[in-house]
Amino acid sequence: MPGRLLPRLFFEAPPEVVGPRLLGKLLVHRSRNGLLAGRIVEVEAYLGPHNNPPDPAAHSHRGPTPRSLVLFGHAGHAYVYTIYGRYFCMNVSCEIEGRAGCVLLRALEPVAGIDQMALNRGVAVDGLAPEKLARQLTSGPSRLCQALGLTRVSHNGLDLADSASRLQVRDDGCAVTEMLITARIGIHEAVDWPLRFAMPEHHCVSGKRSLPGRRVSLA
DNA sequence: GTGATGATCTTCT
DNA sequence: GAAGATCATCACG
Repeated sequence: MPGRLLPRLFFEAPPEVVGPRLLGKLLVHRSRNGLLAGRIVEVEAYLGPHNNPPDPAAHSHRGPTPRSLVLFGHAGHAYVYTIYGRYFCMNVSCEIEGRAGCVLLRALEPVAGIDQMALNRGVAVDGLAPEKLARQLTSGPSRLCQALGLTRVSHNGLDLADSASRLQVRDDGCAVTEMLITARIGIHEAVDWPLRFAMPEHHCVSGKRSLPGRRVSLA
């Protein structure tokens, strides 16, 4: 297994703090078809209802429901839900127990198990330049779930900070020195809140290249 | 390259 | 009953 497991404490902070921290870390899935891993290059923060003002775009914003219950539990758990009836999105829960908040994983750079990811995505490897292939595989919240084989039934609620877990977030020492902050993508409320964090110019980052944002160095 | 469209079904009101 | 943290595809320039 690459890198070291991140402790629970890493996740017990507000999403706008955990989001930038997650850039450069590895999402690792020990799947039936082998080890699948990707480096996190783009995330979005969704704030809990305790926040002032509350985040109207967050699934937790009207309090716990059967779907969003995971978000109110311990930090460092996977929140995987179905979107538009046909895709999945994966989040990492944040904040201490009783408080909601999460970080949506929007894009990865494939690191291990690329051939299996291509199979999972139904993408032909032949004739594609490496960067093009990587983008096809894991550039987008539902694409990365498909590539890593993540589903709501199998993965929602898994503890990412448990050494026995099939799904973990790990740190292999990759240092991110700069990030791009922009508004979040695909939402219709709080459309201009600066809660999307990405590695600048990374080829796997999803969405338009031309979103207005600001570059910030991480010291 | 950009922009529009439809697929499809879970979740909450 | 309506909306949705998306994606692939197609038209157009």
